[in-house]
Amino acid sequence: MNASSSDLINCDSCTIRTQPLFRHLTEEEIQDISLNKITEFFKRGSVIYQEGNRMKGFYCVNNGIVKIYKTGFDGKQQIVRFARKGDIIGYRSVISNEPACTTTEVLEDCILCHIPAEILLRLVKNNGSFALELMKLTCKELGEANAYITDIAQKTVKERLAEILVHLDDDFGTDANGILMISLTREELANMVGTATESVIRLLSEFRGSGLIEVNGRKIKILDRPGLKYIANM
Amino acid sequence: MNASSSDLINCDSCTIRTQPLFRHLTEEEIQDISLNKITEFFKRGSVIYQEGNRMKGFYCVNNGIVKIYKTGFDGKQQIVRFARKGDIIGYRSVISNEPACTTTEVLEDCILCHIPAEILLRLVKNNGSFALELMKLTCKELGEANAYITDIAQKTVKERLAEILVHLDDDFGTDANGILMISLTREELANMVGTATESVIRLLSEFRGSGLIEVNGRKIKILDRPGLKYIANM
DNA sequence: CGGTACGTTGAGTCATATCAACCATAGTGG
DNA sequence: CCACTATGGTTGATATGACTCAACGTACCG
Repeated sequence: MNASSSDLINCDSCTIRTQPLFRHLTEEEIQDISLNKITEFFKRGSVIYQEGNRMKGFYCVNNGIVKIYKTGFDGKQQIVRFARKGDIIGYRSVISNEPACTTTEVLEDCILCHIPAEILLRLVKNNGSFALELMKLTCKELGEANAYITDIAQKTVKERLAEILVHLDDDFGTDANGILMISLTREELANMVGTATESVIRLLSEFRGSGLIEVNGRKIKILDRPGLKYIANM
Repeated sequence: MNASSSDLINCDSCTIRTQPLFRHLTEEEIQDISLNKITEFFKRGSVIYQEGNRMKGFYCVNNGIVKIYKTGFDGKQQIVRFARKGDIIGYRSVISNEPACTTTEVLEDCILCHIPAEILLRLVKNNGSFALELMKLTCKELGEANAYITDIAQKTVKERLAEILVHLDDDFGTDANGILMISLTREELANMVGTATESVIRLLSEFRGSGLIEVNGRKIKILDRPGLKYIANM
């Protein structure tokens, strides 16, 4: 299902290297990663790791989109975030040395680089700037998680769905036709909002009726972003 | 309302120093904190910092209990966690250099030590072990937040209330009479569960009727912990 | 003594989940 | 090529969990 090769992608010339997290790495540290990483291909639907797995490293997303979710009591997925080019996943479990508490599944065919746990721990310990950037990342995620808790606890399903459409617009943008550049099933939308699939369908068609969006299968076009923000109380 | 004094509490002899986060600090680093920290007293109801505040440092809880919440659209509080002896608060905003995204309010009279932002950033940069421990802490919080999201999104109010009673038991324990050692109003319980005050009242009395708990004002005694865990699907 | 904050209970309403039926599409195998 | 199956999407009917509103009780406090 996936082939691995160290030299398919070279960290030295990888654009992700210029992002805040990796910007402060020394030439030596980049080489260390480049030599020890494993690059893998994953197709849509592949599970990269699951709740309960012991992680031997973390992944850097070179391409594609993955969804990260927790499985609830009755097996229902709760999507907590997505990761795309430049994001890293699975680092939480490496740092806290606990089993993974989320499952990661490919939404759009991916190229991932697997980097051994020891390297991450070494970087945190030896490169203060890297440690600080990684902490910033975690703190940002934590802030978003807290905001999400408040939203789910206090907003209605309609408000939350409107908000999530706006967030998807922020995070993934639109193509030349104004179509959101992430393709989700109704069920996946429901698993983000924390509601039933049928409710999402009904609300999407309500939004369509109000001229807020245009829907064509999984293609969603946002017509009235301010209107959505208004509904979402943003 | 609060007096400050650097020498009321000396970090050198503070028991919190033995906890994972501060254990790896050098003598010199401890002195640095001890000389630059400010110890303050806060009474129940005091607000320590609010959403939107720029933080000039973080706090170490020496004594007492504080609640940390976000304010929703309609002003309703969503409690995201508590902090008590040995916990640190406000560090998230210092690290990410963003305004605070939560408000912190005293539940039980507190002694807090305020430590300047520069010291925290210096420690993260220069002491790898400290950076790692702080990251572990953040990752743990993040894991809990994700679990909370899933719970709120998927469980009923009854299940969530039962779960929160179990968590309060875990985190704060009980006194000699089996009473939970944290005193919360019905409204505060509702603000944790994400529901209306009336719903909490009705469910508490239902739990009492089923012999799961004993209630006397704000004093809650857990009689059947397994029963609560069963209800909570834990 | 009145005021304020908290707690309790009942009744009515509404948002949302659940259940069920049905359609569209695409891939599969005989 | 045609049933066959699986998956996802849609719609309607129904049930119900939980919120809201309102009234009232209780306790504490200056």
